[in-house]
Amino acid sequence: MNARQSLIQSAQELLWERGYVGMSPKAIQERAGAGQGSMYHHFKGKSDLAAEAIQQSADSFRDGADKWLGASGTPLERIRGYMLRSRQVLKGCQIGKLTQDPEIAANVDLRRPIDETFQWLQRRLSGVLAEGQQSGEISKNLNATEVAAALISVIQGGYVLASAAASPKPFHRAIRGVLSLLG
Amino acid sequence: MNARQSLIQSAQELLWERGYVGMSPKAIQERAGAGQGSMYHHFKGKSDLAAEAIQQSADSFRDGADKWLGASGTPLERIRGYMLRSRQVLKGCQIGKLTQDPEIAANVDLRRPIDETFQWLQRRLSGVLAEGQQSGEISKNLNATEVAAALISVIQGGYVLASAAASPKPFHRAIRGVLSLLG
DNA sequence: GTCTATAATCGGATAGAC
DNA sequence: GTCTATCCGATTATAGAC
Repeated sequence: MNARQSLIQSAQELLWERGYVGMSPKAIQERAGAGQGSMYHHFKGKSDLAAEAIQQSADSFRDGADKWLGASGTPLERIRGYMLRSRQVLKGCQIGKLTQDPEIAANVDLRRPIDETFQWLQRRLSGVLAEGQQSGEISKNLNATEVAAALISVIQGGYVLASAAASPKPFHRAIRGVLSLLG
Repeated sequence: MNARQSLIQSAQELLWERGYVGMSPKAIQERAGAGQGSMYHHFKGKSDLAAEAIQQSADSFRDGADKWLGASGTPLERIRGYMLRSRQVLKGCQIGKLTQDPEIAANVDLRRPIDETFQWLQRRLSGVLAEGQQSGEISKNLNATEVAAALISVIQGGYVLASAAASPKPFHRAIRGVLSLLG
């Protein structure tokens, strides 16, 4: 891997582990095995590198979700598959976690890829839910967009409960809870 | 207010705004109008002060929730009241947000008050749900503990979606979604 | 209890040599 | 493209005077 991509990958890992505020250029360089000169040659600075790292993380997040939501099976089966897929629960969401960082929330270049990813996921889930409403698997009384937002929120909030407890159990409990509501 | 409590309050605000990693002793002192000598007289250091601040925030979080869940009305009305109560959506959860900070997750003294608060809330919500199951307002096929975890997660995850969008709308959409599922 | 002085380390970069 | 040198402010304290 070249130095540029190695720096991006190190930044992705550190953003996930420490957030933007908690990630120093020095730590990125050490993890990537690159010097300061290299980093400041390839990127304007910390926020420029972070923007690229976040974009790549968002892209792979989307690919991962689409694999489950576009799988074979009935709409409800695909939703359940996505909700129940294995995750690194105690690490939190590589994308969602970043929204709670004050400097990411305040910088539109850092926030936009995250916003677009969640908008995409809401539309994608909402489409699958609507399919299920057509086929009669899911109640037509529900608003698909609202239920999609709730499903995404359960995952994101499940990470919060799991981190608080230092255990993945509350995460899985919450997923089971919302799936039982969905029927 | 005395210097000690003023320092605690400033730490509470900064933890909410910037997280533990992003909060410097200097910023706490400036906001509290106190000097370094004062802060290090009253507290052993940053983490000692943060532990006290988090404990007080957790206590008031619990009081706030209990007011809604212990209000008058049927169980389902009280759940809806709690879920729909007004919140500072774009600031995020004063308690839940902290779990995503790496140094809080890694320090049991900082994490414990948060864990205990969410455990309490889950039990409290679960109790109200069980009441509703007794009275026939809520389906007896549901597991009250799992549904309680899902409800809390929707709130916590709603904050994430709202921060990503820089808008409270996805938060309210998710709450409406899960309430429609609950019936 | 609070103040000021001091200090070692880190943070986030810039400059110029190679 | 990468390296080393340099910079200045911030971080997280400690020491001792008042």
